[in-house]
Amino acid sequence: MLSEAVSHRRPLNAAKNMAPDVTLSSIFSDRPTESFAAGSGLVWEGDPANHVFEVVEGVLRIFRIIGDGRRAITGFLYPGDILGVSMRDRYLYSAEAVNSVKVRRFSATSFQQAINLSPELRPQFFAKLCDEMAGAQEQMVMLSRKNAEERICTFLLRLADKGAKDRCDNLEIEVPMTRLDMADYLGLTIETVSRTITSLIGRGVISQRGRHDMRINKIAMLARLAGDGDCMGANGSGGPYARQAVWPA
Amino acid sequence: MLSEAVSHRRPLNAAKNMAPDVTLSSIFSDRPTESFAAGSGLVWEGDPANHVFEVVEGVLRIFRIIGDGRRAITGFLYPGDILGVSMRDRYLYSAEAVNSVKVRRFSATSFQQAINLSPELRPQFFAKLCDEMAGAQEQMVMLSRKNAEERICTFLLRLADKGAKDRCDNLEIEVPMTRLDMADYLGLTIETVSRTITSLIGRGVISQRGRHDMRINKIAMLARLAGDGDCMGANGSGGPYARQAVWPA
DNA sequence: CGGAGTTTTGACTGGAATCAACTGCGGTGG
DNA sequence: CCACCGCAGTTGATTCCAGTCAAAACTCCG
Repeated sequence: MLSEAVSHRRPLNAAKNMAPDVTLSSIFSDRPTESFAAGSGLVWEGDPANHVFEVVEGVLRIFRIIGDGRRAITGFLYPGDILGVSMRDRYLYSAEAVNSVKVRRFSATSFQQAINLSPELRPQFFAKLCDEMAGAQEQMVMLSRKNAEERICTFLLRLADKGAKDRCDNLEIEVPMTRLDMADYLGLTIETVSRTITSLIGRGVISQRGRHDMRINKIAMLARLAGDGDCMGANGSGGPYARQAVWPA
Repeated sequence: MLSEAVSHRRPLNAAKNMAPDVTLSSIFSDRPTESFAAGSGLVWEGDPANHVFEVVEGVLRIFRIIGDGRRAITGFLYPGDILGVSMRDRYLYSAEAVNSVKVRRFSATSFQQAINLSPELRPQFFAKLCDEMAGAQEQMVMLSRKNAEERICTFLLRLADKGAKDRCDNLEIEVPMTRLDMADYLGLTIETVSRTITSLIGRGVISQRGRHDMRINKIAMLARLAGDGDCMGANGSGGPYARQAVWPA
């Protein structure tokens, strides 16, 4: 934990409030881009973590496979994201291209040195780690406490947010991944994903143009169905989890 | 991602292979310990992240509450663990004492500076972050793809591992948390937790001395029931997730 | 002893998984 | 061009695991 704590909003040694000239992704900028076809793998769980990748274009899926072949997708990486952070000497997970992907590759040791030597890069790196951690938390909450419809709605909302950064309207969303990817990410089966989406369409919450192009018609309804109701903070009324004293006994 | 990459097995500036004299927890060592009674809260989700805590004794639960009061415990912290890492300016989650807990408190900004100034501390800090990330991954896999029995067995195994560091035998395990804590951690209900444990006892896999003291009788069976079968790597036979080419197209 | 909280047990329900067709689409090649 | 195939997705019927509701048993303390 702690990440922003180790500064992030403002580089430590650059008090001037201008964008830092050295950014995390800038250290990849002179590297050639490599292309991966949809479905091809970049790294495998357990392999020595020799490289770090910056996603330039396309989407990656990050996953682990357990015992009898069950797959759990723990996240997707979009342009600007970095693959290989939060690794020890071996990759914690496998990564495959969801669609056609372009990446820039960097040696893990060089990356490590660059980070370690630059007081400008370090906070950005910490911030990345903490974002990743926050995302993992979010995912855990979803997987342990949300039903199928809430999961799908949460997922669609996240995609919309993601898309909002690129385009201006966030109501037309592109869904590059297959139903199987969605299912393995949300802890459901393809059938349940399909049924739930059909149901949302039936109620007019969303509509589909192509397989991978959706439109959100009722964003407020979608947010309500996502289930992270904002009863936060209040917590005054009884319930099983009423707040208790905050300070030492 | 990346963490060990930023070194961890060997401090950067201490080539001699002796234990580093400055450890992450040593920076807490001159701080007074504070006690929290079972059930009391240390930090709350959304509050400004002003402090970092080192757990000295006892167990903390880390959790978030969504919408209609559902609680998801995202982890437990044991002695030696640090609360408040991976935070940005606000806490991502709440923390409460499971049992009687002693902690040492440190200001987040001082902690941040200590980390940032010390090339010895930094790698340890990264390692912590990465361990946390690895744990989160593990948890996501469990929550999305394991059934009730597999979850309980996985949990008991983790407790056994944890205990093995303290005592010599890891078969007598202490379970400080309540069934409700376990349920909220594993994404189940207390009834299912109770039933599953009863079933394991019935089959002689484990036995119970007190409510919070268990004994593992058949550790191999428990590991098998936990479900992370080690079919890893192989992945040669068809299946929906056969490996594909690893190198660029 | 009593009462509140925790855990266990039982009966029943329900939501998602499973099993199984079927549709729709894009490519391929005769 | 169209028949054919393969794959992704949809839809339906049924099953089953875990959730829900309810009550009893056990524990811990005052």
